[in-house]
Amino acid sequence: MAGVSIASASRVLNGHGASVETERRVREAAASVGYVPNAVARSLQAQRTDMLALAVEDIGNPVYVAMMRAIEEVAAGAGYRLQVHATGADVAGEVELLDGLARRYVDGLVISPIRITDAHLAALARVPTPVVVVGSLPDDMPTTKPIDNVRADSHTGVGLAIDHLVAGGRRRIGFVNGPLDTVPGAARQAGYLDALDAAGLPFDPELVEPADFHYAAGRAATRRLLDRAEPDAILCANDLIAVGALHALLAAGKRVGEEVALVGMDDTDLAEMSFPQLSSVSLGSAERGRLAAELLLARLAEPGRPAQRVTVAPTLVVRASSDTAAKQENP
Amino acid sequence: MAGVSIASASRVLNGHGASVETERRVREAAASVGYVPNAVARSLQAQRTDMLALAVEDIGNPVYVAMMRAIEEVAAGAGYRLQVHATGADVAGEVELLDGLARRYVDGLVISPIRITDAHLAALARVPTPVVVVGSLPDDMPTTKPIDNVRADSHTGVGLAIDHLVAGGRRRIGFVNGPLDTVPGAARQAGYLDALDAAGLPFDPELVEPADFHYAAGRAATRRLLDRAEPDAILCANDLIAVGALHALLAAGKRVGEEVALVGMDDTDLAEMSFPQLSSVSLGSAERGRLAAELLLARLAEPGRPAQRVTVAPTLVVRASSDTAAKQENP
DNA sequence: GTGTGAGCCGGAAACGTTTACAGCGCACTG
DNA sequence: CAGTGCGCTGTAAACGTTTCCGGCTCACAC
Repeated sequence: MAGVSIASASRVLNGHGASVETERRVREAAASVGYVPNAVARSLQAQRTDMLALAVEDIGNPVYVAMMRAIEEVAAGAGYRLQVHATGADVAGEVELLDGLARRYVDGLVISPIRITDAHLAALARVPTPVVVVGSLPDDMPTTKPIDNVRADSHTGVGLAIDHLVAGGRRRIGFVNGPLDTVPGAARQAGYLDALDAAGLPFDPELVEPADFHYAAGRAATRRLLDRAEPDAILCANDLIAVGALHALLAAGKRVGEEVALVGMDDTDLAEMSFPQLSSVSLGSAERGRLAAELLLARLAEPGRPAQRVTVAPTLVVRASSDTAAKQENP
Repeated sequence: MAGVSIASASRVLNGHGASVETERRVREAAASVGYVPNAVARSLQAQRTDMLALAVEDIGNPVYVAMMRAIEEVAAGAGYRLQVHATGADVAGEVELLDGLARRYVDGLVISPIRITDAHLAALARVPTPVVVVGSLPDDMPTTKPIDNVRADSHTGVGLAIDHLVAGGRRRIGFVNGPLDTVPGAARQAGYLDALDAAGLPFDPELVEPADFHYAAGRAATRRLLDRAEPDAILCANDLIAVGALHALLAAGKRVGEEVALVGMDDTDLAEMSFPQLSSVSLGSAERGRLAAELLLARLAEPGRPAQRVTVAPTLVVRASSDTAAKQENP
């Protein structure tokens, strides 16, 4: 240290007012010795870490990648760093993570659990740090602790897809869903049933086949579906499943987009990159990430604000895999 | 606090030996008041944060996603958390990040810069924290500061692809590369030239077309290539470009795998999911991530160890887009 | 000449831990 | 019974900052 108190040094380094002479001496000393302030000590004193966390099942899933990218962008823009956790959809692990927030190593968390259990709700109720949940929280959340919530609207999204297919003349619409005990799986199943009903189509259990939310499972499930039924369209609960379905259909010699229309969900990069290009219902993953991050920052800025619940509207992106108009023009 | 000194409390909570009576009282008090140790204070005292960082150009790029996933896995397994940074390939930003490590908010960094400049090397030389670089560091690194380095072998990888294509009877092998001023772009260009040479094929500048490492650029570049030449095979510098090329080829009415063979690089999930499935040279992105994380942990454990340089061997994964045997069997 | 306020400064406390050190009691040994 | 050593405990320092508070100097106004 060269000639001045610690307090003064701190003041000039944070621009809190010092005489020009003091400022010069501190800056010179700092530069000569290569001083860099210690972030951990600063965090301890400031009671904030300038870090956010994201917890999702699989940080390699395109949906979560899109979400993560959006979150990282708004976090970095606001001077926060982002920490990622792959939970593997393990409930105990997710609860442990939530309880771990009490250690205060991050300022806030965005979590997108694929299942939301009572254990999750209990952990959320006692969490000392802002958390925003991406995915549907029950309506009767205890209002004591405000938990912000951003949702996709799978139900409406499935409706968009079914309406589009029906408008294209499709009547036997298959559905390859993810596990029914997951939040998105359950919502999409309900959406499928309701949309069929609204369109006046009968529900045929032969036409629905469960899978996991992955490529291989989607491919296998579609193969099973084709073995026992003749759908003229297939809706898939996500794009990975849809690409699997695409392969199964092509392998079975089906002309996709003509004989069988195909629609995925999430509108990931995959949809544009597959061939034929895949129609897909965008549930706004990037948008949800962006909103989640913004809600988190807003709560950090104003802890007392009322809990927000925002849901992003789905949109249908029509491409060749279900583009009936193109089919009619170019048979 | 219930009846015992802070030191004793710390000791029982860390299992450092205390009488059963003290232990009972501390645990009871902790449970009753819901005590959770503060990670920041612990970090300040321990001089470690139990956190690693990963910095890549774009955390959405499938190559980096695979890398990140592997790193997160080994980090989490060793009790470390992972922080991610999207650098946008901005040199100033990357240097700033490196210099920021002096703030000690992470214990170590894995960085994969797409270009490695003198500014990078200078920053690496003064960095106070372990860093492992994924990508090729120059051979004459100053040995004072040991920087671990894991590399792909693009040069050999390109050779594998060319040899495979030549073995399949291809003679006019196009090449859609990424920017030549990037580390991978330069290496792949050199590999292409050397492999042609080794195979006794002439170099025809008409057959090579630069692009960016992305889908749309790959598609556009391939279109340009097809407009002026008639390749019987195309090698692409990564899978995103290759999928773009695939679309351009299909749109031009080419039978991919027969008329024109197509090979990508990186062997991302995309390769398996495109149709026809894409042959691709695996450069081991997940493996490189895993190794990088392990090197980092090893250096954290033993800071003085000599700098390691490991390179992972490429492998060629042949699929339908270049499977000449299949073509000959099923003309 | 005295009082007042502004500007700057240093001392010290605080953030929440871990750990070196010394002291204490006790059992065991010779 | 004295000596030795062990197991446990509390005190206090340390990690590296920021900030509160009181004191000093100085200019200015009355």
